[in-house]
Amino acid sequence: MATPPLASGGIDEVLHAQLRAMMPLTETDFAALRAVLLPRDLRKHELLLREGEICHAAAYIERGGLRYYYTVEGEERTGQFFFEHEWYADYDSFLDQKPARQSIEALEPTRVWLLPRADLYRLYDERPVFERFGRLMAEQAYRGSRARGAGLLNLTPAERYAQLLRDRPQLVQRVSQRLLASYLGLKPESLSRIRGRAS
Amino acid sequence: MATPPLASGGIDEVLHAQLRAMMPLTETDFAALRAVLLPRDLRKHELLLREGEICHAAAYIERGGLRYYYTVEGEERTGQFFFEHEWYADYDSFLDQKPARQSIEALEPTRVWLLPRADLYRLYDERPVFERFGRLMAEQAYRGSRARGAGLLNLTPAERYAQLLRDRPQLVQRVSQRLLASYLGLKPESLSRIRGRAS
DNA sequence: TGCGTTTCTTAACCCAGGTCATCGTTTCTG
DNA sequence: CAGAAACGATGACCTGGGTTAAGAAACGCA
Repeated sequence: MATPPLASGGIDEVLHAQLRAMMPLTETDFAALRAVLLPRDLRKHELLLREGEICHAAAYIERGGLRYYYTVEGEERTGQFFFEHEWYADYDSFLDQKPARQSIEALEPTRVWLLPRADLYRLYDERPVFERFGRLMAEQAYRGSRARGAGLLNLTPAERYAQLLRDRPQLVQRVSQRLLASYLGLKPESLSRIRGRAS
Repeated sequence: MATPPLASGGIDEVLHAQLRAMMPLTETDFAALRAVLLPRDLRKHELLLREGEICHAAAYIERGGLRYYYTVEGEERTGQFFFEHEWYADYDSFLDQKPARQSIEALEPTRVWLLPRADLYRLYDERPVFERFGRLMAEQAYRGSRARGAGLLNLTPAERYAQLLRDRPQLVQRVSQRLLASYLGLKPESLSRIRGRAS
């Protein structure tokens, strides 16, 4: 199955460059990955994964954005946002194949390429270079979780918002304040007040 | 080097049973691990690792307890507590061999067995069964980080204290309220008030 | 295009945790 | 054993986010 049309259309260059920066990757390695990627288009607000389902695939975002969220006492809490050229999977569910505790939603019209878990594990066996890919994904998940926890414990809401403005200004532009507030652990009214105070 | 006296004195049975529950372990596998463990006794408040140093070993706690903490604006924040029969390492520093951002302190007179990183990595190569040990340690670190972050974001201080009382009552007995407060993200006065309200 | 919903802002009030200070009690330490 | 230091409880006051409510602006869908 040489160069199927599946993974064509623009992701090749960026994804290829990203992977080569992570690990030594031959053309045939990359072709083997491309051959198992499945495209999926999501409308705004469409779910890629629903709480309770099992996460069977990791997703590479070609364009658009995702967020994952869960519900506490009837109220949505946003855990993280992801945008084009990033990978995302519900790692807890993906690793252990247990029901997800959170849902993944498209923030806007979004195209992702799905990497099925079964194919990834086969790549681990057939092409050891992908072992490093898996390890780096795991380490990334750990570091992300740590950074998020540290921010929540050590910073005030106003400081968290200031940090977000500094570190991810494009994010603040791109998503609604309601979602930003739920990401920062605040009510929308409080975020509005903090924004007012800051200026 | 058959059955050196290093790892004698009581840790054998418990540690052996724990490891056998995690993975298929032969007697010689276990002997290979015992052979590289180094004992270390800590006085109360003595540091096993100081912020800025590099973490070269994981520690198995035979008796006593540890906490790790870091300093924000001159004020200590306790990240986690660990007690006898648990493993601990500053995973961020241990994995990447970069300076630790936190210190590890003995809560009370404590004896640990150090597993040097170099020996662990040699065990990975020589005895593949220890690969699983390493992976489970990493997954444990990830889950711990996730659980901690979720509690901090989703629960009020009073709820966090109630959860701690329910899930780790022995911890509340064993460490001072000053340390409990710094673990819960509170001032000691506030914890004292929460305790007052709860009764 | 127009109506209805959602989003964002503002205001008033409430309340829990932070701050500062005091005071017994316990625990180190010489 | 005695003085000092740390600890824990409590009170007064302050601050900032939660709650509720209302109105204006933006958006979505027919």
